[in-house]
Amino acid sequence: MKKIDIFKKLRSSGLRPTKQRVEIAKFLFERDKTFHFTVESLNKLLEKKTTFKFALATIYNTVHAFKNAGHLNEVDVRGKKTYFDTNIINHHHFYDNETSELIDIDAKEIVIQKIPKAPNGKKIKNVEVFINLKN
Amino acid sequence: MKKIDIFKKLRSSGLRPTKQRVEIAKFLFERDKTFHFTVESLNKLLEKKTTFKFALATIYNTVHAFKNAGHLNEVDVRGKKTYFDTNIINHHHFYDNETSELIDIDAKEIVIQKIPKAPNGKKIKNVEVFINLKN
DNA sequence: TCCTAGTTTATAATTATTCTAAAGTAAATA
DNA sequence: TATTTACTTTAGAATAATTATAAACTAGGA
Repeated sequence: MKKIDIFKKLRSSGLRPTKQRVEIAKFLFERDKTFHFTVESLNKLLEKKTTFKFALATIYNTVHAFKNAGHLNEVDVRGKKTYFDTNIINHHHFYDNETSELIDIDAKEIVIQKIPKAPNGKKIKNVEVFINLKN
Repeated sequence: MKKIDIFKKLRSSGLRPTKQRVEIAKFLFERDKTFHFTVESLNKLLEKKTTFKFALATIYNTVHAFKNAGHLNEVDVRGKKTYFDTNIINHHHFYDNETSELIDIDAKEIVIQKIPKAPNGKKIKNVEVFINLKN
């Protein structure tokens, strides 16, 4: 993804392409594989990667802005920290409890044959499968 | 579940049946349906239900002791608070984001036809399905 | 009954996250 | 281009959930 596309991506979501947002967006979206992170891990990686300095609050703000714009997914993981995923296409996860690591599973790798009806007055928004791993 | 069984349950898990543990165990396990809670909600319910006074730390300690003994399940839910479930049999959940409510789904209600292999050197511990609900 | 290891308790500490309000900046307007 | 304005960033304070601490308490064995 080129810089020009980053600008487009931000503008089309109503986000001003500030220096901080562009830097973070480049870091998150200019990659081939999907990327899983917490705000803390992203912060550390940004510190290493760029000379630019970001307030922690800015990283929170930016990540949430990207999430609200649909550029990031928040992932259900038990625990204190919130995980995000640059893969916004519907998919599932392995979760390795030993390393606290998430691994994407393509939606087509899991086929569910039978599923219950949503309770009264509710609809199914989405189905997430978590495969917990052990050694 | 009778009081005698509560004592047995605690003793057989190596937990001394203290007043606090017995009270909390009675509250959690003497029910027909499974029960979902957070430490905060449990604390509030105990305040109403019993005249007994519990330190918040005791509720944390006790819930974790019960979890470690296998009498409670911790449930993967996104968000700040940790959810627990008195249903320790393998099963799945509806999660209602509007009300932050969990609803059990019997394991047999969901049939998975195809599932990927665990990554290198890892094994599958368990599979959890989350059905997120909307109105 | 006495002793001891395990438990409870109040409080402090920690951790992740959100809030605040002042200073900075993108971009619309004149 | 200069000015204005609304949006952003920032450092630090505030909040919320949870865990740690260390002193007081208690169950159960000697």
